[in-house]
Amino acid sequence: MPREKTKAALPAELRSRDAERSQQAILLAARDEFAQHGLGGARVDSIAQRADVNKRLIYYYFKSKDDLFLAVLEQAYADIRAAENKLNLREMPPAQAIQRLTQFTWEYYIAHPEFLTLLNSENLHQGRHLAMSSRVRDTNSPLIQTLAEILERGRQEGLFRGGVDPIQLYVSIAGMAYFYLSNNHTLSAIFGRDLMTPKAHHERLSHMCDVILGYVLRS
Amino acid sequence: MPREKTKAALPAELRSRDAERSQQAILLAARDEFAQHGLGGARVDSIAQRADVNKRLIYYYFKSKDDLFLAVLEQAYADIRAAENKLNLREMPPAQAIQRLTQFTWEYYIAHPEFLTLLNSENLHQGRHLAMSSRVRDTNSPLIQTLAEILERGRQEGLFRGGVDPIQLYVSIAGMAYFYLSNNHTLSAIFGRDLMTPKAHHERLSHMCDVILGYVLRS
Amino acid sequence: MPREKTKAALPAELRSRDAERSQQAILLAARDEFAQHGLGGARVDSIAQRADVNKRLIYYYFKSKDDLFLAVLEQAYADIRAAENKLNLREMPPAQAIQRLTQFTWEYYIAHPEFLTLLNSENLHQGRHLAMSSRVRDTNSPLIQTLAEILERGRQEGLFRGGVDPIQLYVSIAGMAYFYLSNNHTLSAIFGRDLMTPKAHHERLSHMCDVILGYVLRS
Amino acid sequence: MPREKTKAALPAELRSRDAERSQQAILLAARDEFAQHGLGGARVDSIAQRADVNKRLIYYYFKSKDDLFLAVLEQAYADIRAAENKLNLREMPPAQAIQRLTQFTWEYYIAHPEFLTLLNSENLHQGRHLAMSSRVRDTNSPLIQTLAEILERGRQEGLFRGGVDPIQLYVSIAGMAYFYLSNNHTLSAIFGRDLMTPKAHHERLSHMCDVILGYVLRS
DNA sequence: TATGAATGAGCTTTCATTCAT
DNA sequence: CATGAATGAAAGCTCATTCAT
Repeated sequence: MPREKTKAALPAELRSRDAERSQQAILLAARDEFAQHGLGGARVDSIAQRADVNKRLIYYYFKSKDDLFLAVLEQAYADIRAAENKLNLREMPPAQAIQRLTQFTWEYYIAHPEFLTLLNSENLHQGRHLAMSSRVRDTNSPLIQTLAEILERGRQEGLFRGGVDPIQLYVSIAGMAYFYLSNNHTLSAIFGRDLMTPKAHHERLSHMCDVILGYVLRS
Repeated sequence: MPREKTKAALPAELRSRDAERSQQAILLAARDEFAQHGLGGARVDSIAQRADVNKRLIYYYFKSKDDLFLAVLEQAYADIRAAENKLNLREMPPAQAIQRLTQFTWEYYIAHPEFLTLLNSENLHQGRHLAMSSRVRDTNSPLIQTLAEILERGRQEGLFRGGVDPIQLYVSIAGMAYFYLSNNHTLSAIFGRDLMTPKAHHERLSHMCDVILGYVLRS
Repeated sequence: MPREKTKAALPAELRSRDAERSQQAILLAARDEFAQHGLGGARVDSIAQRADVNKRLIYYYFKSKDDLFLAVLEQAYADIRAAENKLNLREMPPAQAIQRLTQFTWEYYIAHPEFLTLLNSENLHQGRHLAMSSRVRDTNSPLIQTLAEILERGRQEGLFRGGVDPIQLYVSIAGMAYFYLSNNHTLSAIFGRDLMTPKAHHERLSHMCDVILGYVLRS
Repeated sequence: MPREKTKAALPAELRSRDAERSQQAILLAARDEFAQHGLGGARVDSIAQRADVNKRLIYYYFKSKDDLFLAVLEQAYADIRAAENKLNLREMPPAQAIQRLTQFTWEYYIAHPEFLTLLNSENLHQGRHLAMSSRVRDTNSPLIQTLAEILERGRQEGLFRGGVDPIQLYVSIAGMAYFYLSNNHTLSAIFGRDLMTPKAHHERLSHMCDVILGYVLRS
């Protein structure tokens, strides 16, 4: 009896999950394809092959390549925000919280290079897709809110300097990590130094912490 | 004799000036097209139209779209290096030199958004083009060399902390500026704040100087 | 017992009424879709949406898009023939009957623009569908028969000229109305005159009556 | 020496005519394809094959399928207007001119069935293409102008009735011919009579002349 | 009777690139 | 130095239709 028939024998509630499974498969395949080739360079055929679904199904669930890209982008943001939420920064002493956020950002970017490439693509397209997404806008305030609280707490405890804009700080942390990793190819070419060895990674994180803490800590 | 032939009859030095002019026009048009749409999204037809030359001519001077992209990229790097050289950082007091470099980087990125997009594209393509260019690799050591000297001078004067890696520092300065500007579309969407007003620009530069100087200066 | 199953438990005559309702809904939706976009341009998806039924149901009741088109066409012919039958032309004086038929044809075409478009489509496809329908062929002789009788009656009364072919006459009446209305878009574009105002409509009908009666009436 | 090279040996002014030749070939092929299958049913591949050119070339010269359709339509109108102009109706006695126009219209439609199908398609699409063409609008007034003069001349000579709108008359002539020919498939199916025999054609023209002249001639 | 999931074939269109002079 | 004509390959997307329950 052929293995493929098993699916047909599953009870309805399992069968009906096929739809979701297909959608998930498409989403994951698309994420990888977009990450590797950017929005323009990605091929819908390729995504279909990766996801092992009929190409037509992609258009059945997602209306177009652009809509699919947006879905991937939204998922990527949802993922990183979820990971950030698990950090429980509020429950840490201020300095440790800042360091933890820095380290987390660095390590998340390393573990999820596709996130960087997706951002890269989206910015090449001037944030066209994200601008149409309400889902993303909503999930981001919490982090900035948390960061603001930490900064305020640190200030009250006499540890941190005052007047630090949490958005500026977050952008600086992200920027130092993002630029190093996202532009590692051009930087490597220019400086003739391999930036992606474990040692180099460790040095970068160390430098970032020095810079960020050197800034927020009262001197 | 038909009027159109006149041009061919011009002395060689004038004709070759035409040639150079065409090449320059193509290069500029390509820069703008690549900056607006990225490598993948750029259209050779569009470049020809912008440069007001026949499409075939592009292939005559530059071998392919990729080669053209590399030429544009090399030019962009040459431009920024030339501008950096004009700063005469060596002749400034250390702290001022660091601040000047930070300010310059910020302002150059703002004045040359195409540089960011070009870098963006090149990194999306994993530095494929730059890897083939010897021209770029050579022009960058001087800046890092200068930065190293400044840091050393500052340390000797007792102003700066020791052990600062000039490459790390440069990457941090560039990263803080690059991320803010290159990702301004996504950041704006996420934070619901217009990052491109003059006031916002001024605040960002101010923040960057605080962070960078807060780091290098001995506390 | 789940609530959704209730429908299945209904007595047969109620269930089948649902079935008929679905079929009718499909037929009406298809008529509108075909009228608006022609056979080739009509979308089965669109029909399903208009009819608010599952697309699969369309294939359940009608075998294919073409079969559905034929069903719509047959219905359209049945409708106009039924309306013609209600005219009771036989009971009118000959000249009045001819005028009434002219007026009716004109007004029916105006009230049922979809009929024109359906004919249009069918003829673009060389009458392929109608050729397979016995139902249509049968319902048309009566009108021509009636028209023949009227013409003969008029001739006997000394009012009408002799030798008028009822089919030729009917085709002329229909043609004068059909061309004006069906081609109104191109005619409007060409003549730069809006042919669809009430005034224009009235003038056209008046012209048609003049032509037709001017022809049949003995001079 | 291979035959294909001959083309390359032609002088430039002949070579350069290739472009026009290709465009003409595409136009003719498109006319036939559109006539046979309508706008929606026509296949660009098929047109390329008929014209014996690369499909890409179609998009090189005409921007899109729709633009190509418009070009075909404009050509078709230009052709019939040119033929009408050759009739020299102005130089005939009024009654003969009307009869000649009727006969010409009938015979032109028979000789150019593609004209009818093109009109048919365009009207199915609500005159969308023609509405964008200034070229067509301009070429049509002359005919109506001529017709108006003929009617006026006939009236002054005491032959024709007064108050005849030339546009109405033209639409009636065209309509009687168009409907019979364009809808011959459905009419044949309905009446069970072959309308396309030479005898039937002759009878139809005879009937049309009777109707039209019966209308314009003073009784 | 009714339906959500899935598909193969084929469509129009795009694009970097070459031909031929 | 310069160009108009031409193309092969492949892209995104559409559509009528069937599968499996």
